[in-house]
Amino acid sequence: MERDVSANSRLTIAAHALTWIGLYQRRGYEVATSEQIATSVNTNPVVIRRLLAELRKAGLADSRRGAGAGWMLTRDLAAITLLDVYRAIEPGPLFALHPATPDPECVVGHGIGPVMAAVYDEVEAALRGELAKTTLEDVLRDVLKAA
Amino acid sequence: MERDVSANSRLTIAAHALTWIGLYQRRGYEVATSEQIATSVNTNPVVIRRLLAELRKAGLADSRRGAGAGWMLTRDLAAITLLDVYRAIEPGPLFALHPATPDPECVVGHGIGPVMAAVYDEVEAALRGELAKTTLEDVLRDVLKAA
DNA sequence: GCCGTCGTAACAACTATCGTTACGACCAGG
DNA sequence: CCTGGTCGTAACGATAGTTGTTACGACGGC
Repeated sequence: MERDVSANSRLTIAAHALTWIGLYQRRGYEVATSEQIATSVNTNPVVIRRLLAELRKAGLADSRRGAGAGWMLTRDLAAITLLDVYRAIEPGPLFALHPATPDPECVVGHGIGPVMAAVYDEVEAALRGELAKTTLEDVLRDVLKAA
Repeated sequence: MERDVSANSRLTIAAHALTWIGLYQRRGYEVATSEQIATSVNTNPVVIRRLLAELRKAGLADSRRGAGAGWMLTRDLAAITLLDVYRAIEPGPLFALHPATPDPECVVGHGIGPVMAAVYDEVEAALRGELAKTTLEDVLRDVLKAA
């Protein structure tokens, strides 16, 4: 499967960006620029802007334009869980069913779809439950503890 | 994110193939051909052979060559969990860390990697725990119940 | 008006998945 | 021994997601 070398660092980067903004604001600054965040993440500012645009749609962040522009959080780090971030970047299903509908004449082909879908639903629920346990405040605390 | 439209149906297809073989053997046949399985799954036999080759490496299935060739299970459906299948197809990590190492001068950039990795470890453990709850016998039972 | 920043489109590079064709390797049965 | 069916596997193409990059218009304090 090799789920990816070219893979899913979106949740990591989104959490990194929000945590960075949170710490920056806690130090008294009003807004953080995509350039500053990109420097910490070590990527291109456009990547940050794209990702933060999705987080803004989900209500986790907001941006200001014009001079003195930049990004800010809409609520405290303690009020944002990794599940919120996960939902904001709208990942597709973890597992997919068949690309082509299996043979309906076959007992297995006919019935296995819903059975696997039910399992996948529970797996996703477990995954979301785990992500909900951690807030960005927890992340920041652990990050500062490690330093 | 759209984890995939072109995505991960490998677990679905692997479970389908093994369940099909299991049912076929239960009906008295010794081996199933990749062509038969492919018909039920509605795909190309090569796709099935490729996937079953990985399951064979993991010890879940075996093949016989020559005339009267085909595939068989190495143990009962009840002794194979979806976690076994998941491990057999060797999915890469669910979430990746940063593609490029973040700025080590930055507190967040320096410390967030291990923190996220710890979270991801727990998430994967939860996912595996859920997959371990279901055996292919369970899958077959539910499939037959639905019919 | 200027200038810095966002907003977004467009493109390339890379990778994984899925389907397909092709062909050699293998082996039971005649 | 040879034949026919099946596996084993390489090779391609199509499709699509992610990441990085350039480019340029839109916005709005100053």
